[in-house]
Amino acid sequence: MELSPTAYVILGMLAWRPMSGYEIKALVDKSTRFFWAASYGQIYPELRRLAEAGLIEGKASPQGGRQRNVYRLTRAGQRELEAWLGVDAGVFETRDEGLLKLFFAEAGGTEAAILALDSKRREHERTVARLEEIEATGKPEGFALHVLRYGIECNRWQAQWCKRTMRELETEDSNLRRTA
Amino acid sequence: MELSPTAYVILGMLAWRPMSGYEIKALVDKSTRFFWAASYGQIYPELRRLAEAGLIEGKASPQGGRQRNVYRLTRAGQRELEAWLGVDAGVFETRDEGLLKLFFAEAGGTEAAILALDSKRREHERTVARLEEIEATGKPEGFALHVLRYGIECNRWQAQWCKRTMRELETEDSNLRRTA
DNA sequence: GGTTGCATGTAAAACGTTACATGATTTT
DNA sequence: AAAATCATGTAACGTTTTACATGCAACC
Repeated sequence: MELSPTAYVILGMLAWRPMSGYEIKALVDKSTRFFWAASYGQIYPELRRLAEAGLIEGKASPQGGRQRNVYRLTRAGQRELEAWLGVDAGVFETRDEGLLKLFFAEAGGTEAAILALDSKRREHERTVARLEEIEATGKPEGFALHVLRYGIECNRWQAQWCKRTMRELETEDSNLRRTA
Repeated sequence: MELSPTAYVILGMLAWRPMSGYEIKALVDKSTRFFWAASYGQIYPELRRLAEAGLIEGKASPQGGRQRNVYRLTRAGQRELEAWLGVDAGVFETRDEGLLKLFFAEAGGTEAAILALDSKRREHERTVARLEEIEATGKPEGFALHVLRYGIECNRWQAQWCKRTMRELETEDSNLRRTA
């Protein structure tokens, strides 16, 4: 049947408690988004596929006149999730345009490199701030909390690296100017 | 005209020196691949588009009877690259299935979490080894070397985090067992 | 009465990977 | 003679984003 990691995001969240697609999306945006994003355009069709495969079950649960489908994990879905946990992860990918700019910064001189580093630093600091806000307001627990702290620490590390490397480049650059 | 970051990978490499699509792909695999991957299926069509847009120029340069098209950056391409360096980066994304498994590890208990952490740790250690090999054999320099070192240090940090967190979980777990 | 939030969904486009097809040259 | 490397390209497939369309409910 071969499910995508995005499918396991859904199975994993439904293992916590039954939820609607809308709730799943909201939760994703407050949690997995930083290492596995998902849009409505993925979530709703995937819910349908998973239901067809018998891994989840949907039930219409309107709130007043407002449409609502709540899904829950079936036993087969629970087994599928556990099996996935037992095998090594496949995907690990990064797309970092800031690093790309630094990599090619020769074409714009040291100023371009410093610009790229400063922009990347600010990006990571913004992420740290957002994750800290989630930690403070969302009160996550268990392994999810460990993952959240990873996000905070890793982004902090990256921001620090940018600062450190910026200082290095500035020193190198002023040394060059002095000796030139 | 709105180019994708992948297009700038090509422009950036051609700013170093003229190259064929094949060479670009080989270089990508030894450098940007760790923060911006690109396949032949992207590179060859993109070369054609960039040439049509006048940002690069291709010239047939067969080696014996072996077909070969070498591209070089035009002045317009150089300007385009410099303009891109001047604005803040857009894309920063991570897809980390290992973190996803840790995040949902409740469904498999502490063993599942430790499995995920150990697998992720090994993945980062393999990456460090590959990057160190590139550093030793490829002799990169300038900003590219800074980026390579970033890759090494960041993956090392991530491997360390996995180790540390594994230890934490093991201690917590044995404490629970002891007091239970 | 307007904005925000809850709620579901699709269609088109963009992006990216994989597998395939082809063929020359160089190395073992 | 086989295997690896150089070299170009496409087609099919899968993934992901974006924009759009719709409508109820709650709050201000």
